[in-house]
Amino acid sequence: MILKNDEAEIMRGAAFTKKILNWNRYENNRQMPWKGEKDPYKIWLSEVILQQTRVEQGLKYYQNFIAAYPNIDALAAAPEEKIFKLWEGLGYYSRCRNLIQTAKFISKEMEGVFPQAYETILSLKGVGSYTAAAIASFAYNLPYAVLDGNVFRVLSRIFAMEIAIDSTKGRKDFSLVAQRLLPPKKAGEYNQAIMDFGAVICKPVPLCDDCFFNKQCLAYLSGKQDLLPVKAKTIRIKKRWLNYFIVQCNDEVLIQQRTEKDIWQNLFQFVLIETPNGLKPKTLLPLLDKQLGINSFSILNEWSQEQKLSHQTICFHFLQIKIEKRLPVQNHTWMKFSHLQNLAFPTTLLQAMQKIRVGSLQ
DNA sequence: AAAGCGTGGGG
DNA sequence: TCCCCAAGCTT
Repeated sequence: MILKNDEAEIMRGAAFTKKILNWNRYENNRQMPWKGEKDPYKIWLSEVILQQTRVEQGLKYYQNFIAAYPNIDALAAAPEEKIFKLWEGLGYYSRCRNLIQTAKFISKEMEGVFPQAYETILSLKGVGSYTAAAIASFAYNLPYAVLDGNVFRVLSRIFAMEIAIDSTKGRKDFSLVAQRLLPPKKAGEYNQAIMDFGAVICKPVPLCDDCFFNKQCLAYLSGKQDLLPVKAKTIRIKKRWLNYFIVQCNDEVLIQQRTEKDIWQNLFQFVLIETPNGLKPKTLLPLLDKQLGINSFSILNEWSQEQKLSHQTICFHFLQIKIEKRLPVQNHTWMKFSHLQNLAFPTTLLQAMQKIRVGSLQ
């Protein structure tokens, strides 16, 4: 094992590093707008957007953000509502909250100058070990190895590392190996290369026939490439039942902002009654009266749909209702439909809006 | 330290 | 359809 400083493993590591740099220089065709970028602000932004997110999905968001906020002071000065609107649909909204917090911190406390030391970068909200290493190596060529899903996959195969990547020991081992392989003077170049290699060749379903390292890859040599990397945990998918009442009166609708530490924190929504299981509409309507005092209305539209998330399946029930009197409702605000486009909503609620708009035109 | 956090694409 | 996964981080 490379962890024991075994001679063969050290040689294998050195050969890999050399070959991957060569592959990157002459054969890697992967292009992304932030590649070769030296502005730490843009690198930071791209890295945060790409956390647990596919390049194809994040690309448009990156372009929109750069166009709207070309530097960190611009981002820090922007109304939070607008920033969330730009983030809408990208998911993991804590990233957006942390983005805002960090932008303001750097703009106000550090005179708009992005920190240049790894430890300081790491201390920023929303920046963990991966993102700190990426920024440090790409912007300043500091010798910190990135460890992301690509690198876990590549290293687990090259060295047939069977320890679970989602265990504490596993992360530690992989981190050590990754750092050992990094050529200190070519940190940025190498980090980019190994991630591209993982994205282009050593993919979840790997293209071993096309791989420059298949004669030395321990997983391939033993036919275990499809079994690596190993994960220990299996996630349990829970169910939730969200009953949304789209309560409208003339050209206005009742909305509220989600403030709890829960999914979609900071985003907006319609009147919500969450139930511990799926309820029939007949049992739902009394709740609407009891909890919010809404009891006189006509039903315009009603439907159900599901949204599958990583950790839960959400069963939505929508009820679009119209009331004649614009009564105040606790913790909710009446808002014109035309203003909703300025607020960030969860994707499924956007779909619901689209649906009732189409419906109203018929 | 395990659990929670979104969305979309691919096998 | 279902499960995995995607440039992870926070509490």
